Amino acid sequence: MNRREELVAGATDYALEHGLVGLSLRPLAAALGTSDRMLLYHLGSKDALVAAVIAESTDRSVAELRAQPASASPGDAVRDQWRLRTGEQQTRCERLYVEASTLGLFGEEPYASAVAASNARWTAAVRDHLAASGVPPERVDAVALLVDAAFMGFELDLPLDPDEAAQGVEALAEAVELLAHRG
Amino acid sequence: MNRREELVAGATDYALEHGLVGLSLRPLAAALGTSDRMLLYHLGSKDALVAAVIAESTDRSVAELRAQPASASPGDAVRDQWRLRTGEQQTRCERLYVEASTLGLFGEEPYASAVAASNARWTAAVRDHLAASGVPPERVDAVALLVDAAFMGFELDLPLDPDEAAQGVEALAEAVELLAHRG
DNA sequence: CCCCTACTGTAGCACTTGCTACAGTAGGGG
DNA sequence: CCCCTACTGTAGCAAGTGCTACAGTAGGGG
Repeated sequence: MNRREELVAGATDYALEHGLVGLSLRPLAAALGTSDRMLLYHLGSKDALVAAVIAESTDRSVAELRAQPASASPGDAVRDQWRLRTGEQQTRCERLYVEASTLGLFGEEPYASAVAASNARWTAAVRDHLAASGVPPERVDAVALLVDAAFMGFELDLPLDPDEAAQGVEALAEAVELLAHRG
Repeated sequence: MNRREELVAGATDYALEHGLVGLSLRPLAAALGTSDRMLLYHLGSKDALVAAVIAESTDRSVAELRAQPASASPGDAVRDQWRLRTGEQQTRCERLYVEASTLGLFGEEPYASAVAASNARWTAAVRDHLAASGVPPERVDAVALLVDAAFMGFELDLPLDPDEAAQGVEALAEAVELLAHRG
């Protein structure tokens, strides 16, 4: 693990803790025991740093989801995925993704590209887990889209009202169960 | 319409166009043909301005949704709401809400409070439209949560792949139909 | 030993941010 | 006319931004 990778790992920890929106080099560098000068030397630019952080965060969350065993039913897959996502690491990675997504909303780089790459890998992992949990192949794409989008919304609702979010998740689980077994 | 209201209306137009994340007083004031000095005089602070803009944007989108007639079925309500939301004004209001929500993710004011207030009014409007379109009263809360959360996610996916988003919406419509008519 | 490469620290630049102190100015009521 | 209130323009402050020029320094290969 060379210096660059160390810095990216540390920067990712920091961004997961403090958010991506107000991220600036000097406080980050101070927390890492180095200087902005060093971050720029090893990473090239703040944009490159941010892109690397988003990729690293995606690596972590995708790895955790792929380590998840298949669930007993499509509905349980939703519940299990939500349980995973409300775990500390996933919550943070998800928040960071939402932040990146927002920052990329108007096409601004490096956010837009990093988000597109991240999204592709994450959605694939979600789809694979749903497929392994009994969602039929011809419906798994649409269901994965729905599940992923809904989770994103619940994530944003979570700070407002956790009970409401849980209620929404249960509705989603039932809906997925119905969709999977339909006709 | 006094000067303050004029400025808020103009600032809302500007924020809907250029986003909320990088919003800063000087460019905004220039676009409005005034100065940062004036914005601060009439609004008090940037935070107050931002809160007013979020409220104003919410006013507009809620009014538009409430003007929507009831749909023929719960599934059609989803499709009709999505059609509305992919309209220009709703898309922009929704993006602004997502931005505000993201900025408030870590509890930062004035975003967190403004988002909570905005969310309550918007969710109520969604619930009323679903109820009027045939979702039974005992399920309308959960369904509204699901619909709103999923739309939020689709909104974020939209710039990545519009076809995928549409596919997800159709899955959501079918799911809502099944949920509404279940047992 | 010497040089060359890889790395790091210091200081600073040009710019933007929200906000404020100060000095007006226009217009209506007395 | 005079004053008072409501408003506006100019200039500037202190802080923070990403980034860079310059000057080292440490360590290995020749």
